[in-house]
Formats: sequence, C-alpha cells, structure tokens
Amino acid sequence: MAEDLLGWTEIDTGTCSVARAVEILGDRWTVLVLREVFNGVRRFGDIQTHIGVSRSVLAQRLATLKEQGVLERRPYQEPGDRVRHEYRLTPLGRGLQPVLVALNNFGDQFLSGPDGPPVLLRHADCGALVSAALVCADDHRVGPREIRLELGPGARPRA
Amino acid sequence: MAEDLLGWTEIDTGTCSVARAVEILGDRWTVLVLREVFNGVRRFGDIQTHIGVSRSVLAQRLATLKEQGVLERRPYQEPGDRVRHEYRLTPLGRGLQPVLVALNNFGDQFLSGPDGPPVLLRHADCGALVSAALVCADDHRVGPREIRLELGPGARPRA
DNA sequence: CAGTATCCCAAGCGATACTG
DNA sequence: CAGTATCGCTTGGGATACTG
Repeated sequence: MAEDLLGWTEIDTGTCSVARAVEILGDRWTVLVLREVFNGVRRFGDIQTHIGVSRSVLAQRLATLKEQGVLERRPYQEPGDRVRHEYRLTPLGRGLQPVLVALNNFGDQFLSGPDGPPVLLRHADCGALVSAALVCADDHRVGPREIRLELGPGARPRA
Repeated sequence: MAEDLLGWTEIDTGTCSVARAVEILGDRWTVLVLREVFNGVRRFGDIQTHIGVSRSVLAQRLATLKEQGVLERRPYQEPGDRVRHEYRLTPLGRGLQPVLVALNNFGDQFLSGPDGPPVLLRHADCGALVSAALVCADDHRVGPREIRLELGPGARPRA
C-alpha cells in the first residue's frame, strides 16, 4: 500500500484480498446493514426502517450475508412474546469490525459537517475515542508511507 | 460498534460517518481503483488493464473521485517522453488508507485460499506485517467488545 | 494513449400486493 | 412481523467506434 510495484502489476488481482473482501462488502446497502448489526440492531423490521431500504433489497442482502457466513439467523424469545428471529454476526462477520471502524473514522475526520461527528466510538475501559490505526506485528505504529508491498505465497501471475 | 442502542435507533443515519464514507467507496470498482493508486499504479491505461474494467467505467470513476477530492490528475513527464497524466491521492484520499488496509487484512485472514495471501504488507522499518488495529486515543489496544457507542454533537433526530 | 459518445443488455431498486 | 413475488423504471456496464 505504498510507493511500490515489484511485480504487483504482473499478478492476477482477482485473487487479491481486497478484491475478495469487496465481494462481501461491495455495495452500499450491505455496509449499512452491517453497521446496524454491529450497533445492536438485529431484527429485520428495525434494520429496515432505520436505514430506509426496501424489504426486498434487505431480504436479499441478509440472505447473501447468511450464505457467505457473515451473519446467522437465529430464533429468540422475549418472555411472554412469540418467537422472533434475529441476525447475529458470526466470527467471520466480527472480523469486519476494523473495516467499519476505519470507515467511521474516515467519515468523522474528513466528511463531518460543522457540528462534528454524529456518533462517537469510545473505549469502554477509559472513555478515549477509538480508531483503526496502522500497526505492525512487532507493535510499532506504522506511518502512512511506511508500508512495503511484497508478493505473498498466494500470488498468481495473470494471464 | 458494540452491544448498544442508547438512542442510536432514533437518530438519522443518513448523516452517519459510515454512510458518508460509503458514498465515496460505495462500489466495487472504486475500491479497486484506489487499491491500484495506493499501490503505485497511477496511469489510466495501467489501471484499466490491471483491474480489467472498461474504459468508460474507469473514466467515470476517476472523474467522480476527482470531483470528490480523493484523487487529483496531474501532468508529468519522463525524460525524452511526451507529457502524460497521472492520478495521485490527495490528503483526503490518503485518509482512506486504513480502510484499504483493513479490507486487505480481512481478506487475508478469512478469505485466502490454501496458499495464503497473495500480497503482504510489511512495515518498512522492521519487516513485520501490518494491520489496521483498534486502538484508543490513550493508546490502549481495544478489544472487539470494548467499544461503547455514544451520540456526538452532529447527531440529528430522524423524521 | 486517454479518454468521450453511443448502443444495448443486464442488474438494481422501490412500490405494491401477497403469504405464513 | 418477516418475508416472497411481480412489475416497471432507472442505473450500471461491456463493446464498439470515434477524437485530440
């Protein structure tokens, strides 16, 4: 993700992780649906009215996310109420949290109106604001220009 | 982004930062274009052949990204060659790096084939792998469940 | 090379009506 | 409530041809 092209242009980008991730998150509605579920809105009707999408589209997105293993549909029951269903994140779905947080950060920093961000994400422990930061496995903070691209084992030359 | 709904369901989500960010990154092609530019592929033709998109679509996406202030088109000249144009990230565009890295991480972790990821992001300084991690402004690492949602100054009730 | 213009087909979408 | 089915409309997208 930096100034680099050591063969990057010669590999098949269809197998790239970003491309694969985008096949899940590829459209606006899907991202918004996931935001709702991350924020605790889990019922069909609640999601629908909150993001203002048509029922058919929501049903289709939820079905796809279920097929992909991002969400699961499970029955639950509040005392004295009839059985309902809710959508929960699977471990795969939870893996998307940094993406959602990074999107939220970006919007906060660059796209907020004069009043500032509408939603704040706070660290439950200390109350400080949360962001998705670049770090390395040796626990250093990584600056924007400090990323070196390297081909991995799954790289395939393109036809 | 955690178990929470302290009024979240009552605010207008159209102004949410995630929604605003998705208006820029909302479709597959745009994300792939940005990946190319982050990876140093900056010329129209190179981007086009590398991601396999039609010229009309690429032109439209680049125009939109330029309008939105994510990319800028600038002339440059290699010695002995004629003038060319290239697309560069603006500061706004660079702000999207954590999103791209988070998408890449997600694909690596959850969607890679048996051979592992096709591309590795390394910290230029130490060579360790880079990821987009949740941290707070007080520099703590933040666990997936340790985020508390709070309404910010820009929150608007929904109609 | 880096686009723009046109054509035409496929997909996405909301509105509405229907179902368990 | 939580969907599915159908209907048109609008948009997206590749292919092709054209332009500076």
